[in-house]
Amino acid sequence: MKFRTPLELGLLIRRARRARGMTQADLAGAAGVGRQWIVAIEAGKPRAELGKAFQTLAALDLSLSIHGEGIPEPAGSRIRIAVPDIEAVVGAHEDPGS
Amino acid sequence: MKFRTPLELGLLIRRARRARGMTQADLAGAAGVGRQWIVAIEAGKPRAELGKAFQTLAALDLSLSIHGEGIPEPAGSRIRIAVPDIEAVVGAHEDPGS
DNA sequence: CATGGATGTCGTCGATCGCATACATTTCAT
DNA sequence: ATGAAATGTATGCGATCGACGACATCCATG
Repeated sequence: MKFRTPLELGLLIRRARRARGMTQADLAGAAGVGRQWIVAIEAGKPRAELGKAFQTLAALDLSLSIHGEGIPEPAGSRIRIAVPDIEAVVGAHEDPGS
Repeated sequence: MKFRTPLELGLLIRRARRARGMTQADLAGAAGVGRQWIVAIEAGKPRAELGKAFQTLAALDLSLSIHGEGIPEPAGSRIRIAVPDIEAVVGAHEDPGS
């Protein structure tokens, strides 16, 4: 899932936290930050500390990747092959009867 | 390319910047931060501002993605298929003559 | 309605930020 | 070797951070 802003990061952290059934206090403890910091990051605070963000992602077992010009791809890398969205394909061929 | 720490992020930013032939001052200007901040982030400063990091990645046209439990994959997503590392395969069959 | 949990907000405090500027050092082409 | 550009470092400044504790909501449940 791509993202470009602190707010998007915050929303993703929140989704991952809830998917694990953790409260903000749980995550704060696991990441070694204050609960208030979790509130802030989930709200998209742009001036939050980078390091704590990494700690939080690690506590959620989330992994980050970056790509673009000048960023090395690992040797023996992978090709990405598009997979059709079955729902969309079926939908496009369904009877128009609503 | 995966990364998990501020230092790794810094090194990746530096590689991308150099790949574009930009100086620290160039990047600082493009990202709207002080040159000093670029020096710090490239050195892996953990307490740098999250927002400026995003600005910097945007200025370098780098994109971030996150992956893990609870993170939605886009519909019609892609399978990643391993591609053999040709060099390694050839190397494994070469004459032992060093 | 009463209770408890989860979440958001406020104020205080010491610590750190990031910018500007100036200077030191390294790198690189000539 | 020499000079200029690029990069790293030091200082001073106002501004902001994040932890902590205390409240205020909101919501589900009995």
